[in-house]
Amino acid sequence: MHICMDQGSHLGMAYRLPNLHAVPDHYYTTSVPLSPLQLPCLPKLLQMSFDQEEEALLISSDQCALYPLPTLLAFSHGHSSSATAPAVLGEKPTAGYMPNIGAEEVSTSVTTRVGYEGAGCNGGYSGTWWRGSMAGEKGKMKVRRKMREPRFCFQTRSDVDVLDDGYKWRKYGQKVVKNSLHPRSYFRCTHSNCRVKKRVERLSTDCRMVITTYEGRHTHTPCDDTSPSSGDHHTTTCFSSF
DNA sequence: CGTCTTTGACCAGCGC
DNA sequence: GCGCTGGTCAAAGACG
Repeated sequence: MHICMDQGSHLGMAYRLPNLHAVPDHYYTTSVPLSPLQLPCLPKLLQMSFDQEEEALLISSDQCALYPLPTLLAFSHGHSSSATAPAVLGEKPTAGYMPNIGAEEVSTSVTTRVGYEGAGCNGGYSGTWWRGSMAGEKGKMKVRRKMREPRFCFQTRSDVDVLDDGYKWRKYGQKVVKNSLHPRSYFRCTHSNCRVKKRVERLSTDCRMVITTYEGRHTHTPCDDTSPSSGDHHTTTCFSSF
């Protein structure tokens, strides 16, 4: 699946990037802004990757409102009939919450051609998935064997590093990465038997842009992570409504 | 006291 | 094989 929503993606523009393999594609398009959560900025969905295959979904916009990724998938699943729902023009995926999307749900067999042309998409981010994505393009770099969990990467403009996505995370590492002025933080879902991880880092070229990469699938709902005393009820409500 | 963050060390993948 | 780099571990400290 290769989807690129350029400037004005909220206007319903969606087009397919060149694909080297003849495989079914999924198309998403948003006609108007979705209901934002409390996250501070519209995320730019940079890439989805599954197993050793890569999927690209690029969404860029200058709008400064947040569209939760789960919304895209929930709407695509037919959870909304309003005009705000993104239409699925291709095959119909069956994913629910964003971090839960899995290979068997939306994956197709493709080779990556990621269009790092939009603002921020080429902002110096050089994570592992990026290297993996380059494998398909240059045919030299090998896909890392460790990349087996479904990944979901998006970009937001925010002053805070950790965006509240409804799940509870524990930080287990921080690393200064090459070609980045800002350290990358590593988080793990605190829910037992849930091995979802996420990485958070800021663009070196724009310190306000936060790149969040989810890896794996949650085995629970966000509600399971939110204790009555410490949880963000607004967040829980928003995510549960999808 | 339990939980979480910090941070240096260690390990594995990858390119040369 | 070696060095670089990213990802993870785990001990120590901070905090409520």
